[in-house]
Amino acid sequence: MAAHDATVTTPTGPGPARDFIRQIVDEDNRTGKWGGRVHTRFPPEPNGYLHIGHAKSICLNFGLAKEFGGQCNLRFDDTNPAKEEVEYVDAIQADVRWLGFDWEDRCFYASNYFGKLYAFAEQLIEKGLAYVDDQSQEEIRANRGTLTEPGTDSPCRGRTPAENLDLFRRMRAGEFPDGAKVLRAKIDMKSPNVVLRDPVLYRIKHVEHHRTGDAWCIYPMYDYTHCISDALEGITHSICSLEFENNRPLYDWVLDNLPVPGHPQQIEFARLNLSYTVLSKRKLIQLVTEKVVSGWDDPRLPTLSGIRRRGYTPEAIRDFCERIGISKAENMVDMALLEHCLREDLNRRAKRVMAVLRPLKVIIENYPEGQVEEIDFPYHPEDASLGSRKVPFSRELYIERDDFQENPPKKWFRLAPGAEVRLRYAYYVTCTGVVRDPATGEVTELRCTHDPATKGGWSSDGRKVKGTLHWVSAAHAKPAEVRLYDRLFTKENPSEGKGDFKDWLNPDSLEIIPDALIEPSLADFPVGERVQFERLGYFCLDPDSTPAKPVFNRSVALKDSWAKASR
RNA sequence: UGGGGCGUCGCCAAGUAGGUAAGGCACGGGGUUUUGGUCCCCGCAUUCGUGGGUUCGAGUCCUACCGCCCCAGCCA
Repeated sequence: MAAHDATVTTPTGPGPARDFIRQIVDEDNRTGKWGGRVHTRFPPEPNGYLHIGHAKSICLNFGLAKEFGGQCNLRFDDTNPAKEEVEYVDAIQADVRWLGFDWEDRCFYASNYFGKLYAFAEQLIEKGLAYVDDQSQEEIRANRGTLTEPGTDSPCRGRTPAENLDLFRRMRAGEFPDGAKVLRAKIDMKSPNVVLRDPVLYRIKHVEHHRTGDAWCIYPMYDYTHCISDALEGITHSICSLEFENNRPLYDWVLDNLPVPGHPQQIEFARLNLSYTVLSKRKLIQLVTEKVVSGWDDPRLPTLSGIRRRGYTPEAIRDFCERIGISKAENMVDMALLEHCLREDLNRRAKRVMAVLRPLKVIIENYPEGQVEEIDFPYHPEDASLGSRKVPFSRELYIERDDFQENPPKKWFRLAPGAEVRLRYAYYVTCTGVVRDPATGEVTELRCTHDPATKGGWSSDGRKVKGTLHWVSAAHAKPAEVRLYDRLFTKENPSEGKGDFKDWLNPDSLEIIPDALIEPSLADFPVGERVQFERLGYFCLDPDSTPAKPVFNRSVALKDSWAKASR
């Protein structure tokens, strides 16, 4: 090992990983390329809601700026009015804020640059680097050539700057219908890179823009707009996804040929793929408009609004984005990692409460009728600062139906005929009998006895009990609706292979339990509060909740080693 | 058959003047535990897409293959 490694942190050392982008920034700072400046931007098109894949980009761009003492802009790439809506810009802003990032006073819109963009286009024309083409869309496509054959020049390619200027001004003035003409960059119709075969810069669209109204009837294309917007904002590192690698030469061409105030470096990284879901705007939009899900914030969706409603925390998502890393390799991240990040965060902060999803009645035969004990329950076993509350205990209780088995398998810790278990923080109880439905033979009720000497859940004689069950008092429990979510798709990558991705939708992705029972203290929790139903999972009080009918979304189940062992 | 990228453990991902494969998730085993949760130990790539070559030594250099992704929107 070289001696100069002394100050370098170890691979396991603190701080964010040195992914290749951070290394580029390090190098730029070392060489003084930007004078120490680091300025990034998150540039969504407002044509849909943000999802967990965007979170990766947001964390990267805003995180990078923060780490290097720089800034990150929010910029709406709103150059295609046909697809964009204000509803989306509002939702995007709310989601970025919720994730925990702040663009301060730097929320920009590409549409704010329409005037400058237009002036730059005239300059390109004057320099003989752009021309107006009369060809139809089909002709342009045909003349572009193929991946292996060069394209052929447009008959309009030889027009003089004066002609082009006149035509372009008339395009802008609204003299031509949609599709009649376009402005094209004059680069190289024979380029092996298809992107450089005289790309379209402006198209005519007599469409109202959500911000500029009907001020324009020509709109600039992404390739022309994005690089200039970056330059105008003083961006240093323009980070985008892999599919734009082919566009980078065009990004550079535009900036090289215009008197812009700088030349940002475009850097591409691999976008996120998550198993058992889809992260393509096109597909998400389809699920929403075809009502496969209830809306953009359906808790099964990987949208930020969806997982927020599901009970995911911004902290967990940011942690996830750090853990997956940044690279240029195509990837498919295991959903289990996202769930792990959530559990880790929630385990630390969620109050533990009791709820019974599928009730089975238990009568404590030797417990006095009419007696009620208020048992003090801590809200967290390892963090007393979360406080405690009183939970009523009485002769008639409900336990989880799954916690009783009449003919238990080996290593069964829970209740069974003759078995003794602990009711959490209450008493040891022993099952002494079962009551059945005479018609179906189904067990409808359990008879138990409790050991009064085990109050609080401890036995003084040192006898141990294998299982600890959660419970609610029948007379005091309140009703609640519980929604259990599972993966949206049954296939790891529903987008792969032939066939429609919707063929892989999981029919059991949502299970509603309309009549679960919750301990009384839970009725006072605020919407959005995240709790752990002991032994069942983490839950979040849904916005649909009313005091009369609380609705809980299960954020994620607890790890279940019994389920694993019994497999 | 053109051009641009990428290939390190089941899934992510470190590795960068060539020096003898980090870490996380998942998984398996053990301990603690009033959640079969948490927590704590321990295990988990003789090998870096493949074949050659250079070298005392190669994931890192050379070379030839193979595989996967992206590009022919007046979408972004």
